[in-house]
Amino acid sequence: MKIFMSSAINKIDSKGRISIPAPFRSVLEFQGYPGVYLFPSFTSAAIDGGGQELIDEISLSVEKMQLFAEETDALSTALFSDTYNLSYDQDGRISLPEILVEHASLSERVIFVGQGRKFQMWNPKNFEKFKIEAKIKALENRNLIGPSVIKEKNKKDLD
Amino acid sequence: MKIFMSSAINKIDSKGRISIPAPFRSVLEFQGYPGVYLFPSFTSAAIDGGGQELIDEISLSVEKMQLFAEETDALSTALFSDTYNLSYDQDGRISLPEILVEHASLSERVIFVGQGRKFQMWNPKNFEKFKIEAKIKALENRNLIGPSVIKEKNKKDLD
DNA sequence: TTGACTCCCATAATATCCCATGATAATCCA
DNA sequence: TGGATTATCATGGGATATTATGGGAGTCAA
Repeated sequence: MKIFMSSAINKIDSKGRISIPAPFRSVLEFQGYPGVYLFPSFTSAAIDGGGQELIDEISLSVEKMQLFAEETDALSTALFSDTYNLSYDQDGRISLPEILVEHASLSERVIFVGQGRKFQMWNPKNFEKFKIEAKIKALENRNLIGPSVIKEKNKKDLD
Repeated sequence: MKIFMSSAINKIDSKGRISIPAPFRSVLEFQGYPGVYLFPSFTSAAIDGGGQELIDEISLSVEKMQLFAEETDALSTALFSDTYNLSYDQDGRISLPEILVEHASLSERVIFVGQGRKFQMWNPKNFEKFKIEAKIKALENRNLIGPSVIKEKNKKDLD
């Protein structure tokens, strides 16, 4: 299983294009096709991204729902109306839809953050704040993860 | 698996024509033919649209219900009497039946909204309200969706 | 003829393709 | 091992293709 990991900062150029980091591209292509699915994060000022597997997982949960029900329309609108399927060019670049740029308050520099099955794109400035809080939460919840994942010694690093 | 996603605003021109967004056309053509099925939404002031697969799914579910003849007639009438099969021209445009325009209160600008198996066409003014509520509902129903899309709240927050 | 519709072309804006460059990382070989 | 060569990558920019949309001309029916 290939997953998204590590971080990288790339730039949006004057035409609105940005390179997907090469290691992420290799995960995406492993999932079947040279493109990416992007949508606004439900909980953060960030863009969520993933490949075919992520979208299949989402589609599957909606397909089980009734076709003509108000809740189905609402849920599938929330999930799909701002989701973009962008295939990147041979240089690995996509051009970001304006609505996603706004949602994540992106300017020139964008940080790609691997999160396993998906990744996120942040304004680096906002991500720094988020990262500090995330580490604190991770420590508080480390018992939910495998015991050997986050060790006591890391706590010292944050002090 | 190709599905309808993203949103796009297009205009109805002076002749009553409107372009189907190119990404939607590519889904429709993938399903077999360069045309679209449109019918009034059961629950909203919007037009529901889809391709061959959507119509097949609807027909199939009617057949499976094994209703009495009168009930089948009633249901089929409700489902299909206002359904239009429109093939678009080489520029990807259709002209909308008046009854659908009225049902969705369309004027010049129309927003196409991807919803996975189908899409909807809205007056952008009306859609904004619907979308905001849809996102709220989605958060309330986050347990229905794949875990990597809408995250569980932290355990602490639930206490 | 009139109105509704279709086919075709024009155009402007945008997105994509393709090549070039510089930087960094990986490889190779004496 | 260390220095040179080669790959890979992000990014800039010109050329080309796609897209939405306006409008002219032709077709058909009433």
